Amino acid sequence: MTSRVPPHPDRADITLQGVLEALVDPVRRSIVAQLHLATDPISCGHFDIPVARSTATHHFNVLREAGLIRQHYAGTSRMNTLRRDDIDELLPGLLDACARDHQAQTPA
Amino acid sequence: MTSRVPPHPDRADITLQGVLEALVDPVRRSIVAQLHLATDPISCGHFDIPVARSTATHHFNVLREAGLIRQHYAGTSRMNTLRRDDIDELLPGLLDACARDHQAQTPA
DNA sequence: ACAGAAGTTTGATAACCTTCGACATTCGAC
DNA sequence: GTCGAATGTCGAAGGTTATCAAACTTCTGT
Repeated sequence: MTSRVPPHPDRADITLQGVLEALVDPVRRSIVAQLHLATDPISCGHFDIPVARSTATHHFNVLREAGLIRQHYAGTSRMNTLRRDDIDELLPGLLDACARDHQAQTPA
Repeated sequence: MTSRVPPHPDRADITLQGVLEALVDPVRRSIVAQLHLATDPISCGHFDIPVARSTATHHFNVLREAGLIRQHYAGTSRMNTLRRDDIDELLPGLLDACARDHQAQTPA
């Protein structure tokens, strides 16, 4: 089966506290920024982040449990997409701010 | 002299990282929400927060150093105002989101 | 000058979070 | 079924932060 589906919170269960806790970490904010700047889903292993794989797993779990990303399996890869609508409803402007900040800190 | 003025960061030195670190704490977010919902400056002692005075001092320092509030003395009281313009420039929608969340969690 | 009000400073403590390496798991291809 | 690639799980180590009580400072009234 290609559908070990990890638990995602409903939109109504996404809290500002959870979102802020998730985004206060630079690594997680970078992940969100990369997703926001991309158009297609990205697998966990294809992000540009400076941490070990086990640490990356932790960060993706935090993002999913906070309601920021949606995850589904494609083979052994775990694909990630942003929950744009849900995030925008909670705090419009957040994704753009993260992306802008990310680009400002990422030398061309 | 009624002007011991604590150091405030310039607008250009306000970072998304610092702002998020400041607002991830529920007590500090509550302070910001109360300021956003008010029209006039509020002294440190007049906020509705569940912590000891020494802890409150710490939280106000964090908020000021992050660039979220401006502080000035009036007698023995330390008055606080929101740096609305600076915050809006960095992350429009943030203050409203904090205030909305605060009101949702504060039973009438 | 004194007393009280409003904050601040100073440790100390406890909780939390990120990070890693090592080992286990799962899926697709062959 | 075996192998390799992509993740997940599991402690342990390290650093950071919130919290408080107690003692100190500063300012306003009287």
